[in-house]
Amino acid sequence: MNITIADLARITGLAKSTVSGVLNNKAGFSEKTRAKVLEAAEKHGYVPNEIARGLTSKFTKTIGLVIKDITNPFYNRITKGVQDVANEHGYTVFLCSSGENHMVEVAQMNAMVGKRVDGLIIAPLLEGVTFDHIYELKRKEIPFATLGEIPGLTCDYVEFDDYQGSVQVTNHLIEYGHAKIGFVTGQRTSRASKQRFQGFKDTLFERGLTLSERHVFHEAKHLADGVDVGNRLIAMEDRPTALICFDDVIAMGVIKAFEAAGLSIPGDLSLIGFDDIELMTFPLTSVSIPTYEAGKLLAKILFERIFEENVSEYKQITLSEQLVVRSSVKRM
Amino acid sequence: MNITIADLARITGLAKSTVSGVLNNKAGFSEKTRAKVLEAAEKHGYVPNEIARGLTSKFTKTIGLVIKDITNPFYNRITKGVQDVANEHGYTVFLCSSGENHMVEVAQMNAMVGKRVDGLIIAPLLEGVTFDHIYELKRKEIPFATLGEIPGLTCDYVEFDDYQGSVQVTNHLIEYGHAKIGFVTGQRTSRASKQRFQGFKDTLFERGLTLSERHVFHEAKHLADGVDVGNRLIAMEDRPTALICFDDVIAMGVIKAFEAAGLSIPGDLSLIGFDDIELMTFPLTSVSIPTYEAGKLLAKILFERIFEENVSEYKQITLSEQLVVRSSVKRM
DNA sequence: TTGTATGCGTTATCAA
DNA sequence: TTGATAACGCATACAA
Repeated sequence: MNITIADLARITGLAKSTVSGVLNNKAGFSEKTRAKVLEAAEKHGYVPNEIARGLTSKFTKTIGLVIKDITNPFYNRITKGVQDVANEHGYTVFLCSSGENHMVEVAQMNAMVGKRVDGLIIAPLLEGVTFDHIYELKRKEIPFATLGEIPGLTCDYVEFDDYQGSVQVTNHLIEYGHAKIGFVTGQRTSRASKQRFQGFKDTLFERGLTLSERHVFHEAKHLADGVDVGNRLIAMEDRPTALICFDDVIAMGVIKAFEAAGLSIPGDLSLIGFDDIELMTFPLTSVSIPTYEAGKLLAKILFERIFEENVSEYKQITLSEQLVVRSSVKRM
Repeated sequence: MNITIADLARITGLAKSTVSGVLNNKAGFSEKTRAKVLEAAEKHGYVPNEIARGLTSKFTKTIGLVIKDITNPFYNRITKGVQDVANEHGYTVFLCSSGENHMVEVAQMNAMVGKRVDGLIIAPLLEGVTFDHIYELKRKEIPFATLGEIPGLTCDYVEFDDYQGSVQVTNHLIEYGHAKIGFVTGQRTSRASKQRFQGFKDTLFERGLTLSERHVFHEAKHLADGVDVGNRLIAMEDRPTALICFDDVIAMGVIKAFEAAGLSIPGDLSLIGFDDIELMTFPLTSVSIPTYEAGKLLAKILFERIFEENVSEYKQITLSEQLVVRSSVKRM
């Protein structure tokens, strides 16, 4: 297996503490000793056991990141932001994907706590679930930051203004002359979905428009659900003139269905998504969300809390979303 | 901070070993003691310190995964495959993205070794680099599996038949009547890119076709590079009739450039990519690569080696790639 | 059925 | 300048 400090001590004929001291660049060792230790370490490929080190030093140089779905570009970008900041600090990231399952989220969070990560970043399910596992985190004084506000808890978090993003989108459609607008919601446990839907309904109401329940499609999870929605729309007699999708991935599914059926967007349906993902050739009007920045921000806030002993104010940051107009919406 | 077994022993008035025994479900404790321990553990939110446990038990229940780029769907799928299998075994995954930088790859691999992961899965740079860090892994008898064969090393690996995939693609274009075919290579350190390019050139030669150096574009990394290639093609007088891109992301860039210029694919250029990514609305002919299966396979092979004491044969698996014909190639 | 002692690999404290 | 020893939190072997 791996060579240890004790092995090195035996090899060099020095004491463990001496070897340790040299390896950690402490002052007060002769050049001769220093060289002897370094040479032996190099020769035998010594790699310090971080896990034993973590036992004493109180820092494991590891943070945990719990997201919902690693294959979604949204969480991809957040992950990259977190990773980049973590690497700057010489930290490694435990990545877990909950698959939008509360039980899994709790289990994975506990696994990270068991591994004594120095801190945690969590993108938790936010609707229709309990938050005991997160309250517990605060009780244990484990540094953490969340994507989205946790009800009943004062903690560091970063959130997106999904309500406002949705209001922009809806107004945009109305200004383009749309009156019959449909909506595809995301997971029931997603607050983003809830707020986008609410912003949509509120704006319709303010503008004096009505929403037909038949034009609302619920709980789309994957691209395939988007395809399904698209096909149902194609078969529908009283089709809406425009559709807002919970995210770009769902919108992609709708696009695929329409293209397969030989229909056109925006000719036969105007379409808007959320996330403004880069991997999109279709000129989809969408809402840009600063996911990468959010990831970096979450990590920065977390590291501040890990390193600063003084319990400063909790950071609670709302990032705005920005409508990006392309050509998937027709003027009526 | 976190509560320990010693704390629990003090609270219950029992010995550490008793508490430990009950917590680990060992037989031979009275119901009364058992209940007392469990209750106290529950009440104080005891989570075993896996890192201390790992010091004795020789298993950290952690594996490391080093990939090249987390935002690329290719590595996304591999990561998901690895994660799924790891979770089945109750393992957590350290995820590192090397950003296609050899120094970073070495550093991150060493960090994982330092954290004493039970095993490693690596998607290393395979061309124009040294493999000392991987040889070292074998010398230390740390279980690992790689994506792609490591020169000069007998180890577990899974690879894709990129050469054959490229031959399929090239033949497809030739059968559709294309004679002037361009190619966009990926990173210089990518063996997949090298083999795809080689398969392409060999097939051209066999079919008696020639390759113009002006139609080869080198080292495309991101979507933006694809856009760049697209724009250069648009400005080119003697444009190839077809273009093979290292991967779908690059192809997306080319598509974006052509659409922005009001040109059509396949009208003005036939296009083929690799990876067959799901998040694609454009009907791009591409090569399907079983990335998710490869991730699962790599993890399965790794766990076999972690758990089996007997040094069995090394597994060396080549997965084939499959051309998926859509409508981005014009019949000439 | 429960308690004591020891070791895992490292760092820190103190003594030599 | 170097060495011996304790401590971190847990598991295990052994003793009571």
